[in-house]
Amino acid sequence: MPKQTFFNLPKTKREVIEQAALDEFAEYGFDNSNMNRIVGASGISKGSFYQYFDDKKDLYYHLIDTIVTQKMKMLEPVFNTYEANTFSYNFEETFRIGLELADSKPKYYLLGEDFAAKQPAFIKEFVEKYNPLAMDIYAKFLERANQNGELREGLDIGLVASFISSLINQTTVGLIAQGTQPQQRDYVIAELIAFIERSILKSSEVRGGAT
Amino acid sequence: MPKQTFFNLPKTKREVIEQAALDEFAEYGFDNSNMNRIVGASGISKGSFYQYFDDKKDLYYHLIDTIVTQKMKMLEPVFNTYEANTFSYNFEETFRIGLELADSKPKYYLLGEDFAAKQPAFIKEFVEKYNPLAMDIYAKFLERANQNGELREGLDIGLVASFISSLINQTTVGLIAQGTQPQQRDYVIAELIAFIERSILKSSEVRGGAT
DNA sequence: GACTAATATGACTTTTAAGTCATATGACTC
DNA sequence: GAGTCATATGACTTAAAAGTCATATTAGTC
Repeated sequence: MPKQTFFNLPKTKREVIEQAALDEFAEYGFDNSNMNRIVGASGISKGSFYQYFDDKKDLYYHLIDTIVTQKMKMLEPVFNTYEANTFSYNFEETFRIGLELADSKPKYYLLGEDFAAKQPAFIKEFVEKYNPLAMDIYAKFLERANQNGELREGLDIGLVASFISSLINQTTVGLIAQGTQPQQRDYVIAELIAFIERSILKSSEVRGGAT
Repeated sequence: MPKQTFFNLPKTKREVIEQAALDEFAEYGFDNSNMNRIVGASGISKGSFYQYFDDKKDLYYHLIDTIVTQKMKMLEPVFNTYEANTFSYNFEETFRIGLELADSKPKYYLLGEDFAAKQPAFIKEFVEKYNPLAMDIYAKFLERANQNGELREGLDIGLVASFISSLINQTTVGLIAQGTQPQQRDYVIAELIAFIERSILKSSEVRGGAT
């Protein structure tokens, strides 16, 4: 956690620092990031930085925390009403919101990638803090859909949730990394949803698409 | 590429060094690996090491190369006969062989993960060297299946191949990381295959499973 | 405008680890 | 066994970058 001095700073100054850090971590990842570049880009001195944060890790965590919190907030409306909606709707909304964020703040996404890759090394606490919500949400969507009779019989919901989660993660990475254009992106999303729906929905529930 | 001196070494000595390096990179990743530990564990001196390899990166690349080459070799039989087989067979074989390798040499897999995560930073050449084979193989399987009339109409083969590739990668990671038992593993594989088949095969081609 | 507390500064210290090199040892030939 | 070449050694050099600290500046209060 940043020190009080950081929060005493004018908002704009805080944002300049956060932006510089985000640029650095998104480009180089934690291991290859450089504090001199960060303070340089922030227009503050090294000494000042260490009055705001304990160390480099503290800054990194602070950014991750900001990002995750923001994403969770954006997803809240979907999470709060999922029981009243179909799987397809919930799924598409969740996916789109994630993409939207990644889109408006591509560096958030890159940092998230770096973070995910580094997890085994020094994290865990974060996973424990946030994962229950994130990873299980598809399982919840599926459970509900199952109760509503949307799904085929005999599906292993937990497994299917993990398959879907993989698909979303990787597809999102692909779309962001390649800077896919909106039109093409909509097509990819539609195809992915169709791919999943054909596999898990009762035939009667599947919308148009490949036969 | 290692220097000639490395290849002049007795095979066992080479293997000790490779094993020490594999242990180190698999545990710490490239960025946090330490040459002193590697030479220590190898029982050679620092100076000797730099007679065998240009630098740390050279060693890392050498290991990656070994792993990829070995995997390609194991997959060759499937690749060479895929045209005569169904998609499901090709897919399952490829998946199983990958798992088998990851299973017999879990550290290969960890190193591969590290490598994959680091790609954007300093690689590319490797991707260009190996990816055409690896990534496109599912597309090839699918093309063939399509010609044979196994697939639903209207599928976007390229996209579907990328979906499948995501599923395999992530599922493999999951199975290895969690040390899933063989029986449970077979179940996961079967469910994944069923998941994919329901989505892409003509109804008449789908084997048993969820309805 | 003197006093105090909070914040800012950047040269400096410290740590870590990659990579070097002068020297030593062994192995092979005549 | 002298001469030569290949290989081995580890103390040392070098570089990079995180984090510190004595000093300076600013802001607020009387």
